[in-house]
Amino acid sequence: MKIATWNINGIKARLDTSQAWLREAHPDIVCLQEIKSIDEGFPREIFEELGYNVETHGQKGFNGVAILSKIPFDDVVRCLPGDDNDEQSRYMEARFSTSFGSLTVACLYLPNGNPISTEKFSYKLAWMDRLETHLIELLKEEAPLVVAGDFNVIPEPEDCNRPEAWVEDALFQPQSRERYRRLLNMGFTDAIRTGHVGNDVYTFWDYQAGAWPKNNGIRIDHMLLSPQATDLLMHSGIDRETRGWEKPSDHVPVWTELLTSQKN
DNA sequence: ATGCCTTGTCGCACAAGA
Repeated sequence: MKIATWNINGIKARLDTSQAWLREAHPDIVCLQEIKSIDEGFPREIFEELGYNVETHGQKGFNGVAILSKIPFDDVVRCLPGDDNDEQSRYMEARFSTSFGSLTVACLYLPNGNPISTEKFSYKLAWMDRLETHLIELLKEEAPLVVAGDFNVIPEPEDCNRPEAWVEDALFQPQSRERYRRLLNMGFTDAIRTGHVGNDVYTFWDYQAGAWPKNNGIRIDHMLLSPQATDLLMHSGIDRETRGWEKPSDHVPVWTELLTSQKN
């Protein structure tokens, strides 16, 4: 079973690109971030025609997440617990029945947090604290769980081309990295890092200043696997070639493949 | 480099992204 995550930076601007990628990559479950659309405006038909069930958690203009799945949804939750006043659409989770039992997939768009001198950064850190609290609960189920999305965290210096350029940035602050590292220490596996070493493993290249041709990238889109999901991990990958397509997102798809039994 | 692109917005410039 192939599970993917992709910050598409606007679903309406990515109709052709997203369909082309789905036809090529044929993932079973896809987490999308920054759909920048309300639920009613999401073009669900084009994905249904490709064989996907569609669940969205949108917002006007900014943010917004969605999950596409060839497997039927058993259940969908559209909020990250811990702050009833948070009105930003950045999190949803879904449950599926698979050949290896129940599977939970969380789709998140973690706050950017810049500039770090503002409340945007404290919101990011508080959001990460809420995420940790919630994931502690989900881990107690001791079942396959995939937490996928745009984390807006550069975990280590090797996860960016020019670390010195990011020292003042919210994505690379010690507080952000510490919170991400805490998730790993809870038992999650960074699916991409298990199969890809070195300092040329990126998922985002800025539209500005020729970041793509210069390969001035960063790795901020991650897939965290619970121990039970890690037991099923076969491959993981980054579809970086999509960054060179027509009308690209500034992020590229990241995916992982989990072992399913023969009967399916 | 408070710049550089790209997207969405009740557009005719601006906010937000990373």
